[in-house]
Amino acid sequence: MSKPGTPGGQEFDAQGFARGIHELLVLAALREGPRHGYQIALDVEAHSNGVFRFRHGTLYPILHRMDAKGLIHGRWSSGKGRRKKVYSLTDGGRRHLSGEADRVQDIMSGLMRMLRRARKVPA
Amino acid sequence: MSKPGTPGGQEFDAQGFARGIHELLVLAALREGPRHGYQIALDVEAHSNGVFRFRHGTLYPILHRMDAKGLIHGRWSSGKGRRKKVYSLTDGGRRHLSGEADRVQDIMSGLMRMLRRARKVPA
DNA sequence: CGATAATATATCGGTAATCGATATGATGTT
DNA sequence: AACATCATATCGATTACCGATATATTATCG
Repeated sequence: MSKPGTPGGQEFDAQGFARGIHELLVLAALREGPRHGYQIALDVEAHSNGVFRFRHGTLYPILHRMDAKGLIHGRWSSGKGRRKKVYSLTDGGRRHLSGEADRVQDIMSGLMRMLRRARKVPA
Repeated sequence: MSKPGTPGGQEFDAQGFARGIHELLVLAALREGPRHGYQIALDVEAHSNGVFRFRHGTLYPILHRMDAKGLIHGRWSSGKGRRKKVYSLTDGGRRHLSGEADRVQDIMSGLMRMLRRARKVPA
């Protein structure tokens, strides 16, 4: 259904896509400055008008994964107050963000093109 | 992180999202007329410029699932030639398509709003 | 006419990630 | 003092995509 050497470039990988969106949301939130996990969840929920929402059983493993991948870097805040792990964007994360944002944009236009014909036409 | 009774409406369920896209692609393809599975895969790939692509280990289980859910209906073509199972949209499938297309559109705008600030600015 | 490629469907095991539940503890509020 | 909220962490169940594999039929080409 497609040779291995397809040049394509912007393919859709269903498995990686939801994961990709989550990581993108984290990166987009951190782009505005360092934040700790709980705050990231609040920011994402607020900025997306409640469309995107992190369950904490999902959030923290994602942050650990992204830290291990070098996309973000977490440090325990040394100050007083509640213990928080503050994450910042790494250079790799910044690069990843701008590249993936374009990629997702392309994939979305592809999806929209297919759905446009199918959209409910207002009477 | 959010009360159970949140009215929200258009929430993002990461688990169901990739699945939702696959089903949407099938429905969108069938909207143009009845087709058998293999043809659906070719259509989707062509209409999306190769962005979306069904692996056959993915395609057929999805078709079975959607048939069981009553979104599409498959019949073995009685004519000669290769044995094909031809699928058509059910009324439920048609309803699901127009509803979900709107929903996905909303979710996408939410995502785009968050990414817009993060997009690579052309030098 | 014999070999091969493309068409067409089906299923299974491995893998990976979300999700809900559960745990822990500090801080602020009444 | 009691309670809600903030804040992080982990585990088991579930789900479903994906590659590999199997089976058959039809078209193509030498």
